[in-house]
Amino acid sequence: MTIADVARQAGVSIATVSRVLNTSGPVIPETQVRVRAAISQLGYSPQAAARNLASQCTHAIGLLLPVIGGDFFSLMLNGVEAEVNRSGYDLLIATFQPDRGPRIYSTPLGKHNTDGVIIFTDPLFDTTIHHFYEAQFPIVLLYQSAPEQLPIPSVTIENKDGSRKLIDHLIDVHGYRRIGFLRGPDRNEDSFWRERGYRESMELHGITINPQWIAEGAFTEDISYNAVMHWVKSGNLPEAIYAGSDEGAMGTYLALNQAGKRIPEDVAVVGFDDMSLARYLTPPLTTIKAPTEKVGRMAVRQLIRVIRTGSADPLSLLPTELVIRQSCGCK
Amino acid sequence: MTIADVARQAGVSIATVSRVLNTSGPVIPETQVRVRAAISQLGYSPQAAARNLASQCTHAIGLLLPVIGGDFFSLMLNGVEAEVNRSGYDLLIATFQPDRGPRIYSTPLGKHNTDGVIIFTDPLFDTTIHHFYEAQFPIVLLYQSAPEQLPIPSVTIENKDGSRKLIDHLIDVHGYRRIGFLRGPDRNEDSFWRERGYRESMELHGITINPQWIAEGAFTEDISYNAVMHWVKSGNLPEAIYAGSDEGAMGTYLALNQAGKRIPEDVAVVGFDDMSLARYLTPPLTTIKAPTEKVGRMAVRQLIRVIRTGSADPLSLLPTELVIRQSCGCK
DNA sequence: CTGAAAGCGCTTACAG
DNA sequence: CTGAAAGCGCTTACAG
Repeated sequence: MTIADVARQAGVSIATVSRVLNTSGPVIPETQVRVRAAISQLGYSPQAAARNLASQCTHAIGLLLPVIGGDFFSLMLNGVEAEVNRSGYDLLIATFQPDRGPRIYSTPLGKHNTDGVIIFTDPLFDTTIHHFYEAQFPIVLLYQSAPEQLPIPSVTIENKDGSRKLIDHLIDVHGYRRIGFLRGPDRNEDSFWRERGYRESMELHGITINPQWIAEGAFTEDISYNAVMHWVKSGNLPEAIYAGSDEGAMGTYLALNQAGKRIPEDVAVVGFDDMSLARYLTPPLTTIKAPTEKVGRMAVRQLIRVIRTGSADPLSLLPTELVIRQSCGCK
Repeated sequence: MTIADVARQAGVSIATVSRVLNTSGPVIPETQVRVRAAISQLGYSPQAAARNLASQCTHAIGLLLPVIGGDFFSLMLNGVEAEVNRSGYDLLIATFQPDRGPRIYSTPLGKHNTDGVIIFTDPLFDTTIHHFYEAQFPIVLLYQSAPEQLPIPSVTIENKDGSRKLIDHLIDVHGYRRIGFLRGPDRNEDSFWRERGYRESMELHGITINPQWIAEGAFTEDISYNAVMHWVKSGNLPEAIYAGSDEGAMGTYLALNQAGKRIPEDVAVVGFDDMSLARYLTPPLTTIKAPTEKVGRMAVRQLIRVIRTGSADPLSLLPTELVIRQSCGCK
């Protein structure tokens, strides 16, 4: 079942079939109708491999991921998939496996099977990014900026602005001043900007930040738990804790509960992400809603622009939103 | 940069390069070394489209999904990706869009771009399954059995056995007898077998099930909430509620909290899935841990068997595990 | 508006 | 063990 069968059935050449398939050339309506009829009669569907080989592009977009889970991930994938599909591309997915030995394909995703890839991995993997960039292979970065100022489009969220809203709320509405912050992993850009937002808000309110108020939470439950426990034991628990992420907030809840501290009466807690879990915590978590699905969609749009035109917006910064629940002291 | 460049560099024919690339024919070690050297010097990576066209297979596996989120989804995808990658295939992902108009490709995933697909959608989409089956296109079903006894491999979990463990525990350890069950969506096979397990356990313990104890929860928070609220208002709240799923348990918690009922003192609650959220609920949820990632891996293994040999295990039933926390009354 | 033909970059019998 | 050549199923100038 090939294009030749369709051509025969319709009584035209394969070139004409190809033209109606791709609307890539003039075909009089009458002929078009015959061709379409033949296609649906035969249930014909063009072979991707042959199209790709002949047209010299794969009609596919890659998504390079770390092994992760949760809503965050699903939302982003949903966004990517929807947009890729809408654009008529295929979506290829691979996780980054830095420890695999030498293979025929340097990466599971590359020029050989995709027209471009969206990269969402730790900044440690700069070599991959370089490799792609040097090969002039279209890429878009997620939640991180390009290494060494390379002109690679990047899509992320307004971390700093989100932090500002959070801390402004804690100070303006609730009057807290001793506010702790749990940092994310080293070199993580989300963490960098969230800390910036925290510092800016504090400074603008004339609060001098005590270095003791900043601790390492790594955006994980375990490490955040330890950090808060350390505050508890050393006796300088802040009035409010900005846990850096919702995961961090979970660890914070655990530690405070264990220390017999009530949230928000003894210590207020706020997070970042708005995982679906946030509203089920006791008390429900005040946090920042990140537009994760939109990030996915935007990344695809930017990548397709790069594929088609050679460039796109250097930085897409998607807005975040304050979600007030009860852990900050409201209600 | 093609196989011809490599051949020139190594001073051999392209056939020989192809042979070392695919280990598809005898090549003396000496020649192999020269070819490998040429490949890595040039940084050559074969073009998928050309390979696929020439070899008449795509080296890709498809995963057809509904638009969903959460850990469940991520875990399964992680499993699928790991196994696909390990097997040297590419992974193509698409979500099912039943309402799209007529297009050139009847499905985003099919013979044209994959060697086979894993289908994870509502049973409503039997037509797609039929379509693939009739085209002799390799498929494996996830969490559902084949329509009309078609010999299509299916991978799912031990729902019935999981339910049995849960209800046995409620009865044997805690002595509950009036146990409610929140059904999942109609035609959902997980729900079907979970209900079977519930009924079996009850019967084996000599408990006659009051029809009032069974309500529709749809595995969702909202509907489960309503169902439990209805029990509360009508005054026949069971002693324990098996919410059918963890999502259902969340709705159940909400309803009970709102009705001023304590968990587990007034009403015990158990779920199914062991979402990451389960341990953070107050009280932590007793539930069944489903081997979601393994389901993903197994599906890939079965699909590859079908692709290679034409058949695989008709049914893979992966074991589930009881996770005891406090919502059942333990501790 | 339509067709004949070259070419995309591989794989794979077939010879030797 | 190796090579020359046909062929995979499309797209795309080029003619007409």
